[in-house]
Amino acid sequence: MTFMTAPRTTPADRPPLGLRERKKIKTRQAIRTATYALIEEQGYDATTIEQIADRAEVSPSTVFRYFPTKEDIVITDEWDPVMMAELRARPRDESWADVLRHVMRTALDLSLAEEPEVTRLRTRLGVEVPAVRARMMESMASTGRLLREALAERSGRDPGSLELRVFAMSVMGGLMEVSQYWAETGHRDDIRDLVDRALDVMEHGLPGGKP
Amino acid sequence: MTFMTAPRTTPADRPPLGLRERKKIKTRQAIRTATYALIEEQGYDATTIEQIADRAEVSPSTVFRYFPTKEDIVITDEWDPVMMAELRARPRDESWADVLRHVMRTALDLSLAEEPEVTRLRTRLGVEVPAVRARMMESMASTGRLLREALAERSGRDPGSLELRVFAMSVMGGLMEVSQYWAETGHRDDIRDLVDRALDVMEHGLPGGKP
DNA sequence: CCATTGAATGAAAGTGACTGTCACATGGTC
DNA sequence: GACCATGTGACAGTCACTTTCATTCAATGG
Repeated sequence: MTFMTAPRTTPADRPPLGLRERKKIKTRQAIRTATYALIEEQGYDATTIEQIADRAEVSPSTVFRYFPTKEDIVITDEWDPVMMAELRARPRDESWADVLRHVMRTALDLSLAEEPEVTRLRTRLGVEVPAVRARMMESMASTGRLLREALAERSGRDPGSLELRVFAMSVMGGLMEVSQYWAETGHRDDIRDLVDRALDVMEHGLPGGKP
Repeated sequence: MTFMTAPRTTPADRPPLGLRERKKIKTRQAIRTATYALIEEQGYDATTIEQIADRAEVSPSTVFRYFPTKEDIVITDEWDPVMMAELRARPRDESWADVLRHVMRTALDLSLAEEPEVTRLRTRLGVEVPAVRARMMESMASTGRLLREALAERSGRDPGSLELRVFAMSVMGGLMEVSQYWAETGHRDDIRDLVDRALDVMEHGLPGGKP
């Protein structure tokens, strides 16, 4: 889910990171922080890679070593593995809509708790900047592929079947629209409620009547 | 629907076009033809605007006057108005799935009859070239906006409501996946059958069981 | 503690999409 | 045929992104 923020807390397990690794993490974070700040100050288009590099105190080449495109600096997310784990952990007899409800709620709670402003900035840029929106949709498509793998596992279906693929992408399309709606309405609503309502629509159809 | 081809036949009504207008149409077509040919020969990335301009015998600036981006040369479509008209013409008591089935079938029949190779090339590029896919999704989103307007008219619903927006984008996401699937499987299937199956999934859920 | 090695960085030059400006030419109109 | 509006080409510029290569510095083995 491209509009959520990456977790900042490192799981305390795993061998302690070497100096090299720690530096990389700091650089990565410096680039993102610089980018967010500059965008708040000047807007997305007016912010160049060179400015970002200057403020993050790295060279432009380094920026591109960390992020393949300018849009990626804004939207990169490391949530997919978390969500996939959550997805697999849900009981097998739960309906797909309830599964997604839980997974999305967990992810959103974390994201909003960690960096609420960044989460909002991202969705806003998704509305305002076509290139960012495009990159978000790409990311949505790849999350869709993960989703269909998980759903295939759960249901024993063929993950490559048209039916499952359509289903997964259709769900992702609906969720993408939630993000757009949330930002367009000035983040007034609780996005978790919006997600619930969206999943209701996708599960039961539009409320009140078929045609 | 971004993966269809634009109609070449001009409706015989309307006042006869002046020389200027006719030239514009010819230039536009020359640019697109040159682009398709070059892409077939060399691939998308290897094809530059300068080459396209050369082959179409116009200047690079002119290419950009006709198409805002390189991707647009490939995917530009003039189908939305046609589809909207068709959409509004369908009887009011028809289910939305049947409406879309008819509209999509009409559009696909026309598109495949007019320029079958171009239709296939487009969808293939949608799979192979991320930038093209991104532009297709953008176009899909704007078709989604039109779709929700039409659905709102038909049902008397608020076109701005979250529910309708989610519904429309969810449908578009599913249809986008059909295009991807069709191209990824080498255009072996009849795309109209694929659309039917996709609409079945979106109307009734995945076949055989809920969870 | 030092030497070696491999990864990460920076500097620099290049490519190509896209923008903006301006002079020129060409179709439409009287 | 003269006037006007619109479309076009030439040109210069910006910026994202790539590639190459020399340098630096953390990691590792002795």
